[in-house]
Amino acid sequence: MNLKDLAQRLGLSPTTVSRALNGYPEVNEATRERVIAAAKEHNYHPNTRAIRLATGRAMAVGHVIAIANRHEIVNPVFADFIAGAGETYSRNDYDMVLSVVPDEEEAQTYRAMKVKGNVDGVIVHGPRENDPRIPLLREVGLPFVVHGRATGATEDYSWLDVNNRRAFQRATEHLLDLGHRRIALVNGLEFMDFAIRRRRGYVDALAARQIAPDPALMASDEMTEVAGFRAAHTMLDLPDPPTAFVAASMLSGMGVRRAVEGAGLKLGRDVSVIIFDDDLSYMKNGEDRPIFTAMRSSVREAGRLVAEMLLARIANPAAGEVQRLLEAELVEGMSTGPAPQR
Amino acid sequence: MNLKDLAQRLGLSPTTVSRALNGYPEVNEATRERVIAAAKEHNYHPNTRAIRLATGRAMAVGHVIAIANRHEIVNPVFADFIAGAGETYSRNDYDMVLSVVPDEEEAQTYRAMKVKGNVDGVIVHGPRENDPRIPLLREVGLPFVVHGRATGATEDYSWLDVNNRRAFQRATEHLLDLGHRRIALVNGLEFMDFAIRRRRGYVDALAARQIAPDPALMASDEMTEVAGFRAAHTMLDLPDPPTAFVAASMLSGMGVRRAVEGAGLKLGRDVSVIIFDDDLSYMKNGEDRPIFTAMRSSVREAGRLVAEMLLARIANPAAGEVQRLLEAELVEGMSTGPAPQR
DNA sequence: CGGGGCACTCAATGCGGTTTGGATGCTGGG
DNA sequence: CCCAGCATCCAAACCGCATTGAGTGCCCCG
Repeated sequence: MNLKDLAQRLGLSPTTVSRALNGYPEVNEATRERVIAAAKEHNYHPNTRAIRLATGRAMAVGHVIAIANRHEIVNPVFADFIAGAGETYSRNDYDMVLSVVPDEEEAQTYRAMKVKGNVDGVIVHGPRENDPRIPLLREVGLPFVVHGRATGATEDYSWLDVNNRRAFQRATEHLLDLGHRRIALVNGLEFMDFAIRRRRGYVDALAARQIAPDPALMASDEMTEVAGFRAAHTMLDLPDPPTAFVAASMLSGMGVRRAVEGAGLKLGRDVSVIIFDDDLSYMKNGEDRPIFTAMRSSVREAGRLVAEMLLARIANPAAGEVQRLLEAELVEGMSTGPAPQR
Repeated sequence: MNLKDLAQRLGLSPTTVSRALNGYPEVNEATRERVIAAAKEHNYHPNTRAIRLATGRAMAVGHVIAIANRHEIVNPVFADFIAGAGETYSRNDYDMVLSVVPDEEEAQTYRAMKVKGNVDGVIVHGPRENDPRIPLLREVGLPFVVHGRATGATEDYSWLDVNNRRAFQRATEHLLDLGHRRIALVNGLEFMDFAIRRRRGYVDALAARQIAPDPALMASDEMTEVAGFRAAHTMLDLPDPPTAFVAASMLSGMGVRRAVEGAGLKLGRDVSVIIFDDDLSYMKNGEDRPIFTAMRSSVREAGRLVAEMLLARIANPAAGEVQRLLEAELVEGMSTGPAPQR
């Protein structure tokens, strides 16, 4: 059952039927109702492929997941971010198309997307310092919104980010307020923009109390349980070990906890840990009483918002670029306490 | 740059250019090479929307992620599964379109996909007992492959699954061989098909050694850290606590570990734990020496294979349904040891 | 009563490819 | 020398919708 069939059955032209269904004003209300009723009766749905060709819009947005061969890792926050963005797309009748490509093919993928026209815009994930994707997408002419920011990018572009610097500054201050002085940072990989900002927040908070950052207390690695464990394990073996940790994620925090407990120490009493919590649905930080004290910000909510920003850009490309900064919230859990007396 | 432009520039008809690029035999090899060279030079990519309309194929497959409102959870294995499937799609020039919908709208979503024609087939995630999606998709006429199986489904359908029963049977046997007799099961939600099979494997292994399963040692909940902790914590408080656990996932295992260590016990000495490990890229079970002894099977590899099965079905719908059962591999880690002497 | 203007409808064209059904030229065998 | 047959190539139709530009009939006003 296509438009032509339906029009024939109604004794109308395809034009009129199309306009009736799409809410154009130049069609008699009585006719419109008759058309709508017939469409429902015959279960008519316009063919998506035809609409897309005729209108020149893809009604889809792309998410490119670049996989590096060396440390082949799928970001764990990805699933929740996608879920959030997907809600927005569903509400707006957009499709989400996911491309998984080796990272050396990423640029080529964006170019192909533009030329093939299978998406109207893209979301940029995990920006790095001076991220080349931003000038590339501008050049290619594909609307985009960045989840995060890219330090060093000179041009104006749309992004949504969590205030990572502030979050880590507050986390560190919180530990300082509890009397801790040897505070370690278990950071993510520091070519990622968010990790750079987090370190800055941590260093700034220490500096404000006249504490020089100790390189031995600053680790940077994948945000996995194993990496968290390794970093904390090494640091706890130092002659002057830390009494507190700021960890980049739930998983890192779990690794730190394993190292702490493995050393015969008790979390929240001997050693304090505060994490950044993306509030992942499958990795909830406890229920009523959080396991970890944390700086929390829902990545799923971020997904929803970023998608909305992109759809707005696609609908009205002439509008200016938009930026949005979210603040993480401090939640007190069972993993922090006053610094132990020497 | 479209087909017509390119043809004009080459002094050929669009027909010939199209055929040259699509490998049809009725075009001179010299001409074909000339066309291909020109296409590359002008960065010509056929417009996806036009191809889709003309061929009637979507060149895309759908993954529907149903979100239940009560326990609103995005499956953590999802990201890796998608990454695997995405590799297959990229290689075959297919798009992956992801729909995130509230679970009560799932049926409607499949119907809409068929009518709108934006996908050629779908992957079914997380099948349950007597899963209604299987008859639905058959009725709707959308090609599909199930990741997992649905106990109770009578019709013939294509699936790929891990031998969950066997994996849990072997895990339990391994613990029995180590001398354990009080063995607990920390299972996933038992309306999920895989969880049903896992329990069966566990019970079977016990039965083979004349051990009656103790309901107090069988928990069933979300596969999160918190749920794993709660279950293990309760069980370790029993008058006759378990000396070993079989846990459904890496996260569950971490929760169990926290409970074990919280009770002042040592993993691998006082209490043994063996997990099912999906080999997630962001949750590696250690490196050289695994943290947990585990039954391992890569969900990413499963994604690759399931996607291949679906593309094969789409290419040749007349071929019969295909089933494939993968075996999990036992890897010895640091979390198991001989049962402690009473 | 005539005509301007409004409300409504339609035929035709375009989107950018694929595919059908020839047309053309060339070759080789009878 | 003629023609069947093959190798190449092309014009035109088609996929299913949106949209442009043109009617058509009717009402209302002068």
